Amino acid sequence: MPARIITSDDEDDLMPPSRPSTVKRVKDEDDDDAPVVKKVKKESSTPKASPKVKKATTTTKVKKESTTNAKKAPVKKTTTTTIKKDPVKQQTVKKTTIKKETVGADGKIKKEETEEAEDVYKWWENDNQDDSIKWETLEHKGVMFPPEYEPLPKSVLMKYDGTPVVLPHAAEEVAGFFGAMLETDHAKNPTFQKNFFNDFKAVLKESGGAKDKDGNNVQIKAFSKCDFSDMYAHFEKMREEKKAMSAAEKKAIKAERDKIEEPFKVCLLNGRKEQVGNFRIEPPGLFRGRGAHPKTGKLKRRVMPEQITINIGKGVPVPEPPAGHKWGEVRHDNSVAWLAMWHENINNSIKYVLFAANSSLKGMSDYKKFEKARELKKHVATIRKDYEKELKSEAMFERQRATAMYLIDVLALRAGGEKGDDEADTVGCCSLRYEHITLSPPNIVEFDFLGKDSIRYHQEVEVSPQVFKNLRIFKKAPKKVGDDIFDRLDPSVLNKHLQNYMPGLTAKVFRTYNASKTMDDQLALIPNEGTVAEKLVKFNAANRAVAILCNHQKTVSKTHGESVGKIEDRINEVVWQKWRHKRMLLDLEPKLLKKEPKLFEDLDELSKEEKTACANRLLEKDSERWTKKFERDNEKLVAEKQKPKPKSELNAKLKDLADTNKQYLKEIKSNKVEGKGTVEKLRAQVEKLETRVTTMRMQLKDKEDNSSVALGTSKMNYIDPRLTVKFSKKYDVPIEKLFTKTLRDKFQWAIQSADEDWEF
DNA sequence: TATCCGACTTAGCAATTCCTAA
DNA sequence: TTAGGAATTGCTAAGTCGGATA
Repeated sequence: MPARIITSDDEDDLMPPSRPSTVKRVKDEDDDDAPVVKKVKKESSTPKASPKVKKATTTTKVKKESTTNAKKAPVKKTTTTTIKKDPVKQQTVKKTTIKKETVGADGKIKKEETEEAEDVYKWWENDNQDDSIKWETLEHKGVMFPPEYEPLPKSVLMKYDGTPVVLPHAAEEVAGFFGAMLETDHAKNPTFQKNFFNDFKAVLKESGGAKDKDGNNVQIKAFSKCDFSDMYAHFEKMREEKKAMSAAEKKAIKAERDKIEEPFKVCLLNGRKEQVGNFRIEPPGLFRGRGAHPKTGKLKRRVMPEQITINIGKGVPVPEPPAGHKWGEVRHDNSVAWLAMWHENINNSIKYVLFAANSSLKGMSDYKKFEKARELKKHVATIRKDYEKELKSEAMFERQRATAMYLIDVLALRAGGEKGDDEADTVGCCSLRYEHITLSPPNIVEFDFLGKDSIRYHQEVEVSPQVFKNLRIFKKAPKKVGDDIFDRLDPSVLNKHLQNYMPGLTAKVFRTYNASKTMDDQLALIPNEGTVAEKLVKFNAANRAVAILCNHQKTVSKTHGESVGKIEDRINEVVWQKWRHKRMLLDLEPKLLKKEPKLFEDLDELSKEEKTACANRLLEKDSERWTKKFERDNEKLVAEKQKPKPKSELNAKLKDLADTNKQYLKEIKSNKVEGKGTVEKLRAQVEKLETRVTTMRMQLKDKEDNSSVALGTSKMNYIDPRLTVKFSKKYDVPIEKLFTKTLRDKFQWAIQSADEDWEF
């Protein structure tokens, strides 16, 4: 098809392009009085159709600084270092033993001796550029298989149409997979049920079919007649039992497990010990596809050694397959970084056993990824200039390419490859369809689509007039629902174009670059002052700006609404106390109402019903507390062979509480509270209560804002870790507060190589 | 040129562990 | 001391992208 030429008719309302950095996001209809903000700030609304409640906003959750940590602070370290030569690379490695003395919370000195940093290979101090060869020598112990299926107790049976049925072990295992998930959303999803049931029936047929207690065949025909509740109850019971085990028992089990796993955890890469990531073969189960995945619920079959390809160095012992089995294949391919692989049966995709995140190979590729993003800094101005120009190109293809570039650069959209009918319908930039964008003149674009993992991307964005105009052209009839917006474009075309600017440049680099750049800009705004806790809050706010840019979300926890409700109750209780104090003030000095009307304008903040609820909650809570205390005290007295306190003592206290409650209810009804103390004291108390309400409301907002934003993904994959290390050093915030243990291991290279002067 | 496949990164949810407040 | 909620880790699904294949 020849490139479509854009006619002058299309150009009638051409306007000068605006810089991408001036693109603004606008808010959803539910809070349209909020300020319009720049690029990093965006809102996503609660989807009505989706079962998940997702929301993204921009405030910070205040994390309280731990005081016990401060007590632990004095640490005495003794470090012994032995230097030896690495046999393969002649690289100097250090074996460091760190002896630590820490003062615990109990005031006792604890001695720990950890062999941190054993055989540290500082690959980042070498210039190791070759990517095509991943290793010289590789030794490992293979993979760990999940345990064999253990049949359920004979008493635990699935019921069909009310009759308990005996299933062959293979079928019972599959039924059990479903039974264990009975109370999850998956098990309630019709597609999941249908796929599970088809595969279950197939296994049942293969393995001999279901029988009743007399050995007669039972035809399993309808899912709706299957009852897995006994199985579910059985698994619940097992879980409870496991939970109820003593700490010693749990520890013993863990120790045994660790012992079995130990050989698989590490391997020798070029003679150095490195950690293996997922050495466990995935156990069989039901495929938990995300979103509306057509295959969700299908049986993921047990992986046999015969399906597994082992990749290992030449001339080293090949790990033994389980007794009676053979490996599918043994390879010696040093151009790849996997130790084992197999094809899974759901999508026939390949699963790999790879190195752990803290390994040198993963570290190097991470390092290269961020260096590539930094390299983009040098080219981004040219690229932007070019696509701004091409937004007005006469060639349809170029215009589409430029528009897509704009969206990838400004909104941090993913490339968006084609997907098949046997996958969930999700899109990225190049695969956006007609129905995913709505245009509102003069230049507001509403994006509403499901992205990776079926996470909803819902934004109203103010784009440059030229981009708006282009999108309108790309949506022009005969285009209709279901058609691609960028019909001339796909990621490979786009990426090929990007290679012209810089080798290795692809759409995904823009996400890394813009995420790190945003973080860098946000961190630069933080003043170097305040406590560690305050600086942490600001760091997290910067992190959140990045997470929002990348649309990283998490499902709102099931208990979120409940815990918000509890906080709201507590806020109301403080507001009610504030009301009482103000009423007392008026009781002592009625003229204040006229003199300081502002002070009393919030007197009706709570309705009578709300105040009554507060008073009653207080009564309930106090009664419960006193009753519990009474019981506990008496138990103690009995244990000490003393006479317990008489019940009348408790009853007297409960009566006191009830009387106070009556008094409160009277106050609420009459709108009058008897003044006690002095006006000055009351004023001070009111002020204190005001600040408390403000703080609590702020914390609540933080909780709400954070409830659906996932900070971890950007910290782990998009923000150059050297930015975090730089922040740590410059602002004197311990790195332990910014990176978890796992991230510190993963980003060892950054921690050791960046300082406060490092620049992204 | 389109499609598929292989290799690897990115991602959210589930399970486990840790911490805090009562 | 313990329960419950937050933080962290583990698991594996779902992307990107380059190169092979049809």
